[in-house]
Amino acid sequence: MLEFRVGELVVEKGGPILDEGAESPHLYTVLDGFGLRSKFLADGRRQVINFVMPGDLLGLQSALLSEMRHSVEATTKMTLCVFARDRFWELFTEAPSRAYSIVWLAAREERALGESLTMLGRKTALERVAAALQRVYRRASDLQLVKSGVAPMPWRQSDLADALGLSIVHTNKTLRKLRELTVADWTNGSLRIHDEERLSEIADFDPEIGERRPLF
Amino acid sequence: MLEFRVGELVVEKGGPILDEGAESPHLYTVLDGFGLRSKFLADGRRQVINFVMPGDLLGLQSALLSEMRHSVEATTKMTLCVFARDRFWELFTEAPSRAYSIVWLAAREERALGESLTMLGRKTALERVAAALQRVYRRASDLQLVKSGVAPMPWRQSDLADALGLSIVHTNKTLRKLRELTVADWTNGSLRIHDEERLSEIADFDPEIGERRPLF
DNA sequence: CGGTGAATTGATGTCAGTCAAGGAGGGTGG
DNA sequence: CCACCCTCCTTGACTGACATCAATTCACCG
Repeated sequence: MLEFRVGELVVEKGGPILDEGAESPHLYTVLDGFGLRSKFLADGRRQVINFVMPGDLLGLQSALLSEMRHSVEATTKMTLCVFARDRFWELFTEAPSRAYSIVWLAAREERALGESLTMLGRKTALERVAAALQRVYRRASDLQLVKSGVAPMPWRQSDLADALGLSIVHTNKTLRKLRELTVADWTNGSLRIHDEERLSEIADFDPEIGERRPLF
Repeated sequence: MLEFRVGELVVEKGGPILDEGAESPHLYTVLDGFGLRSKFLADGRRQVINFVMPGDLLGLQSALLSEMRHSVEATTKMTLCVFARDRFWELFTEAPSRAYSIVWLAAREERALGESLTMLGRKTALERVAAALQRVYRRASDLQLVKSGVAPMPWRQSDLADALGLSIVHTNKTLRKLRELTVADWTNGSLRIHDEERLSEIADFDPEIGERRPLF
């Protein structure tokens, strides 16, 4: 992969990575840090598409289609591996296994979006919050980021609210409920699951089948 | 592409194409007809992920990941072009431009799902229905399927309801409202847009930028 | 012409949104 | 070092958009 790499980019906490409507000349892979994909309506309403974690691919849309339809920003300081858009095609002709990895990531993303859609369309607030916490925990766990039962979850409550299609107020109250039930506790950027069993029941989330991720 | 093709499949109206949880040995391209991707929760609640139209790729998840996480069924009689999963890899080594097409389709799908997510998370019922009708109309239009101002839209109201995260009843009432406003009329499987301008305003939908789709 | 699934409509109920007001922590500058 | 802001989190009271319930009506079909 190294031969297609243009460089490394460090974005400070809160900084923009890709902008909705823009054509970026770059494609990124997240090496470290956490971010947020989001989309805005004309009147300012925001939808968080998903939470970005290490290993994610950013900018596929702008590499292939005319422009991004969502923005990406850094929630914490992030380190990104940068690839040039205009060399994207070379990947297919010269490094088919890399091209395969990209499709793999795209397929995984598509799956995750389908799950999110189901959360927003058909789950209650409690179920949504539970499923979201479970997903973050699992992903962190897969990335070996869980230390002594605590997963990093550096986003704000309003980010979660916008990801789940709920108001901040109701998200807050729902988080409290999960805390009172001693199921899960997300405070100060740290997520702790107290009752995995119960959380799964509430979340009605797809069982995660350990997908072997191709090295990138 | 022909060399990777295994055959052609015709599925009758209402028939299954791919099942949630199954590992399919096939990957499909839709040649003709309309379908539905959907996902179920344990208690039977259903979420329609999206509407399937000619040109769509089906089964990417099962080709790359361990299994499908949603089902696909035929809404009308469908004709599919079938590819073998176990020859998927050959595409990358022997037909890079085809592999590129697949990523292109995946990127477009990802974009569409992001838009759906925004609809469900942040739009009112009226906005959602308007956006959904607009999207169906546009896609049909791109496929040259609009005849004298009428686009085919063979799904049931309950399918649209499940796609938008609304109840059937409310979807029905909302459709009526759009009809009374003489904005759009979806009856008997036919969609007619009376006031494109107004529909766009209500929908707050992303402007479609004519993406050149690679031939497949 | 009964039977079945879809569309339609009105009445009633509720989950989550909005409004409004505090707290709690973390910078900044006087 | 403390007064000030800011941003985020928290909580209670009220409201409203959409769900649910319950009939019809319609269209198609054997």
